Amino acid sequence: MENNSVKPSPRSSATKNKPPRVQLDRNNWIETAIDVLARDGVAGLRVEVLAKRCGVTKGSFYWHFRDRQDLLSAILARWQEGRIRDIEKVTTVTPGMEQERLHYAINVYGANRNRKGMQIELAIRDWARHDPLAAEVVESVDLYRLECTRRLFAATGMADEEAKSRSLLLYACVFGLSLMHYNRFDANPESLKQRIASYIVSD
Amino acid sequence: MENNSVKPSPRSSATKNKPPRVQLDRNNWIETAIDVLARDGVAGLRVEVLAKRCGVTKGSFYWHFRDRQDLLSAILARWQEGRIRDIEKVTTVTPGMEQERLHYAINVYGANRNRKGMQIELAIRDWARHDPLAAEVVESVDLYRLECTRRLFAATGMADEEAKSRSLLLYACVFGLSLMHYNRFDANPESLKQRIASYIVSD
DNA sequence: TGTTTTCCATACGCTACCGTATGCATTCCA
DNA sequence: TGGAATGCATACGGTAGCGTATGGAAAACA
Repeated sequence: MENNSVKPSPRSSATKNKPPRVQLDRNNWIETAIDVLARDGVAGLRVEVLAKRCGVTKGSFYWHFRDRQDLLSAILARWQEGRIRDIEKVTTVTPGMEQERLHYAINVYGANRNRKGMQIELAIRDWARHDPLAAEVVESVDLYRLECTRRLFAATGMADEEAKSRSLLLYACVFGLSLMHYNRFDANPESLKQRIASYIVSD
Repeated sequence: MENNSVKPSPRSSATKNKPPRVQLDRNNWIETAIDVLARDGVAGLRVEVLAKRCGVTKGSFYWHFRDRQDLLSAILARWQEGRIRDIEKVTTVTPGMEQERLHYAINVYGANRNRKGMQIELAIRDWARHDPLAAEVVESVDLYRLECTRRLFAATGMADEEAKSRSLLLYACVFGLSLMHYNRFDANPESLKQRIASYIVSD
């Protein structure tokens, strides 16, 4: 648009005397890509769109990645690691505090401050409906999470089958709620969510 | 490709002596489009792809529809009507059978024979994450469904707040389960689902 | 039977992408 | 300090998709 052909300074960085020379690496690309994924889904993850958002051209992209699929695979791998580290942290608990921990886990997913995380989650799950690799990653994350919360339920003295079904109920409900538009169903949606959490944890 | 310029017979229809002359109308287009939507999501809903699947060219499409958005709006309208008629049928019940009806509703969504319906549901919900019109339709369907099952819960003698929260729990869980990949979590996933249904209906 | 309407094919211009090739500037390093 | 490696820009060919324009065949109608 307003490109004077004198080529003044690439990736104009507000401040003037600092020649930015930011030098993107794979990490920067992946993080920006996950941002775009959260907002526009995997269909919106276009190489040239991403490049513009990074302030460079796709020449840079193809330096760091073999092709678009290379980026997509990297995104999945990073998400998988992150979710597994996260669920381990959330479900690690001192004995006796299992129910509180379960409530905490439920609230974390539903919290507004975690909105972006849920957007990523939904985008990847939709992605998994068409892509075998994404499906595989989602399945492994699901199994890991289900097992972690199953242990929490079991630690509260629940029979194994009940612990399993409640663990599944927990995640189904958390993801399902984030798919629905129920703000006008009740004057106080938060109170509904708290009730639901109680049904799930069974207290 | 193998198009002899003699223009032998449009929309070759296996049988020879029947000049097909099928004459597509808006309805045919919409139904085919919903098929594609279920399989490939709204991103896969391309005019020329659809035309090929209908055995015509896009010249026909732009006869029946103003543009692509015209088709998309028609799909949403049809889905909305269908879901509202459906939920009314499912939740109409003779007094005293409310719990059975709730179990039936849960099982209908999870049933394998309804797989396509759930694929459409998920595709439209993902669509709604980026499109205001789709979001509006999903919200109205959600509110209608939530109210219908709320009435069922209330008819079993439940307090109003509990009926509301269980109604929300029901749908969240149904949609959430269809998002997850838990077949390898337990040797008998069906049994898990039945347990979960019991938690929801509270019997 | 001639005319109008309906429904579709074909051809076109345009944009958004992907991936490659190549060149240029900066940085690293001997 | 000069040459190699790094990181990116630019230009190019190719595909897919949208929407338009136009023509033509079949059907409906008069």
